[in-house]
Amino acid sequence: MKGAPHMAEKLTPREKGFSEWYVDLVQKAKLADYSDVKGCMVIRPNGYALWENMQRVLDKMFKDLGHKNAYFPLLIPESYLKKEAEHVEGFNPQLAVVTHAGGSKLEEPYVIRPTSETIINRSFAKWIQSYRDLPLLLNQWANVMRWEMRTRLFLRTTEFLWQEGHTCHETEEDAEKETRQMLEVYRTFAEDYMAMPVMTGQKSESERFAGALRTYSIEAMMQDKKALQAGTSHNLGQNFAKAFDTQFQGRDGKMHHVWQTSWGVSTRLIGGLIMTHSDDAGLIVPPKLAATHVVIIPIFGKASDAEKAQVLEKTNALAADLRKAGLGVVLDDDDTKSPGFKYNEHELIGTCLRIELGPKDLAKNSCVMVRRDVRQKEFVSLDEAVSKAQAMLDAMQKDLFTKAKSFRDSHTFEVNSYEELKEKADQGFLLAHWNLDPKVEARIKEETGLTTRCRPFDLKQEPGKCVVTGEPSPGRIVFSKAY
RNA sequence: CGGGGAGUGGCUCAGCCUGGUAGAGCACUUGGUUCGGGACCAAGGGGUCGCAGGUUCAAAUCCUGUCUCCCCGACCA
Repeated sequence: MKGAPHMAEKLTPREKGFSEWYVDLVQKAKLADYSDVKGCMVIRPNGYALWENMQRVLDKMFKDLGHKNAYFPLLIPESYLKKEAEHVEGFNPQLAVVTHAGGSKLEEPYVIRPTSETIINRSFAKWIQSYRDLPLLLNQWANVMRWEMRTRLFLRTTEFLWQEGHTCHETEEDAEKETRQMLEVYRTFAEDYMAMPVMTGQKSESERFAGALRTYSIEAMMQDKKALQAGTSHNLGQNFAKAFDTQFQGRDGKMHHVWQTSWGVSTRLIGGLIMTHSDDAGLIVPPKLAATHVVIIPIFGKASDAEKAQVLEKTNALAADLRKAGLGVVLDDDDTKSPGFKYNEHELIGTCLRIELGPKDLAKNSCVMVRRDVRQKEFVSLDEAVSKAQAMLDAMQKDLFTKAKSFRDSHTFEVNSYEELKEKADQGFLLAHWNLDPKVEARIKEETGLTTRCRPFDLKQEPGKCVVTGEPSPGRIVFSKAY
């Protein structure tokens, strides 16, 4: 007897409403939940596990390059923020401020950090004396708060988790090298671990971080063809060093301001991961970041008690073997739920690989394996189960990237007129000439909803004519609707 | 912040217009039968109707305020 599908369990299909699909998925896959605090979310164990895996990988990548972790206060004296004029101007509208503490009004309000350049520079100024102290390479895993008008789970919340790298260098060249190097780290992480292809490039003047010389970003394309800025790396020049008097005595015996960088990725990456790979059945997670790689579902059918015992014994042994091989394994032997229910459930929460094992398989010394992304059944000998599972996970990791990349590439266009730009506004990444004028950029945004994402490094910059004004353009920049 | 929609057991929603003892399906608990794509039967448990005021003999229902969420815009990682 088959019951009707439980409509309540199904996600809104992407075609019907991408935003609703996303919200449904985040909640039904138990990644996050709303809280009673405006704009803030609760990251549930399924979601936090993804973040922990991201942290683990990134942390190692940072440390391998010589960065060390540290921790600075959540609260920043308001006066610190005001030291760098552009910085405070940029962040002012988004600040939460603590005015009272310990039962009385504070002499000077504290700002809840929107980012930590200022308070970190206060320490840098104390710690750095000589060029021998450089480079100084720090990273902080922390929460930050930016008051937002409109929030979306993972993509934009008032409080979010991130890492912020902060480095000091002797020369501008060293700082630039670091800025670009960390952007490459982000690209590697996004592509090799998240299986999310990204464009790297420089942000336009209007998209530059408040207080930076230059901002670079990695930009990914979501399944609805909108861009997601997935990470940023800033060359801060000497702006903060001058504001906080962070100086060192150079090889020439004279005092110099340090050259700085900062770079960050946040829990927004989880949103990017979801919107890059997942489907109408639920979450799809690249194996390299999955907490649970395999679910084993024992099937009992009309089996006798003795057969059931045998099935259970086999599934237990298989689970142990898979774990020994380093995989995250769940043995779902709950006999109050039907196999079909479990299939759907694990597709919803994004378990990478499903293994079914029943009496019929036992008789053939085999099992059934199903990859979450392609959902096709494959019969596998139990003797080869572990190696086959690993091979399927490897293939899945590669295929997810390939699929996402071909999606992005097939929705990336060279556009040569303003008409065409308007026409293709919803179709993905549009490579167009622009004369660098922020007013023209603002007009395009106003009229089409398109923003400049970045000037891609791997796109040869050839002069042309601005699609709006016809004036000279140094090269094409990516326009897209964006999160 | 503007426009639109919505808050009623864990979830999806009905009831509200026209005030009068709070409902359904799913989920949950227990027992039994089931089991290769969301099983079935039976018996149970669970809700001060987002919150705060007000009107009234009486408020989920009417009035005022407020909070939150969703969709579409403007601001941002």
